[in-house]
Amino acid sequence: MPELPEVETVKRGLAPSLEGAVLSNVRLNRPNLRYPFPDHFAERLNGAAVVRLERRAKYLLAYMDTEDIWVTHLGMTGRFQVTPLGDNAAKALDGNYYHSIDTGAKHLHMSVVATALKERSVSANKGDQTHLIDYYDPRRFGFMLLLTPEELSASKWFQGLGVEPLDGALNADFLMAQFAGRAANLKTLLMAQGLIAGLGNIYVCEALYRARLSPDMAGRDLAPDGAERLSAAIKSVITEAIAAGGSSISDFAATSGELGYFQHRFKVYDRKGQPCLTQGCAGLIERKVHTGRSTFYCATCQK
DNA sequence: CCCACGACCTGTGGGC
DNA sequence: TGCCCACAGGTCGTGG
Repeated sequence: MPELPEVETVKRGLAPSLEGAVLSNVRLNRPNLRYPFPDHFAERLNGAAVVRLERRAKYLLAYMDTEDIWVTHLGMTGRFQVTPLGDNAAKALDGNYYHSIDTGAKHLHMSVVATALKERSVSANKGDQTHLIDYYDPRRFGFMLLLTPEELSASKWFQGLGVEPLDGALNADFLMAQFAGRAANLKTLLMAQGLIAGLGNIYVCEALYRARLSPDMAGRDLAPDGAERLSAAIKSVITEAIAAGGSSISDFAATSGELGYFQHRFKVYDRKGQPCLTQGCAGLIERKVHTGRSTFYCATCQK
């Protein structure tokens, strides 16, 4: 399940085939994911071109040359797969092309063909410029929306979003101000998308470990030096995870099918009972639950 | 406003 | 081998 680094990895994987491409052959294999697909979803995307792809928090945004922004949230298990169509490109541009490579795949819910604009003007038959983009999502916690910019900023999904972890607005002062007076623990506060947007269970655990802060500390008890370490830890863990192509646990994969490799650098996540990796620390990693989510931490070096 | 919890889904892995 | 339970990257809505 994708947190910010995985969504960023997906965005980068989709960009070469989607940006500057015209969409066609939108196919829905079921009426809904977490929510119903938007009204007239296929009609509104077919024939439209993707101007640019962006990521906000864990949302993927495709700005179309129409009024629409095609928004995707991957939920826990959403995954895009990009396949060059090669010799099938010509058929793909024919409205009758039954385009999914395996339409019977159990969790393949949506597909679309993307054809590079400049290529289309020269020859529509060049397969390396036409891609099939398939969306899989076993648990269907993901969803897709079509919104105008105004609708997007007013929507319940976007209007309350907090700062991006890598934005300059996230710093020690911000944390001190936002956590002041808060009785909730650091784990819960860092998970709240309305404060910092994009962190999830893995990277919150890893950031708290790097900052040597207990997940149980009340927000109001965070001291300035701790806030400094926490801000730096969030930025470093997210930056490194993006550079590593995200984390592949169970089923996350980039659009090419390649796995991220940040999971090999986890210091605490899913390491219950294993030795703390801090030099000279004899502690063992523990697991406990905060607000329904597993937290992994070292009680010896996280205070 | 703040917070905890259930719900939404399917798959997998561990224990017996 | 099979069964059952716990748990999995998220977040929305509800109720206290």
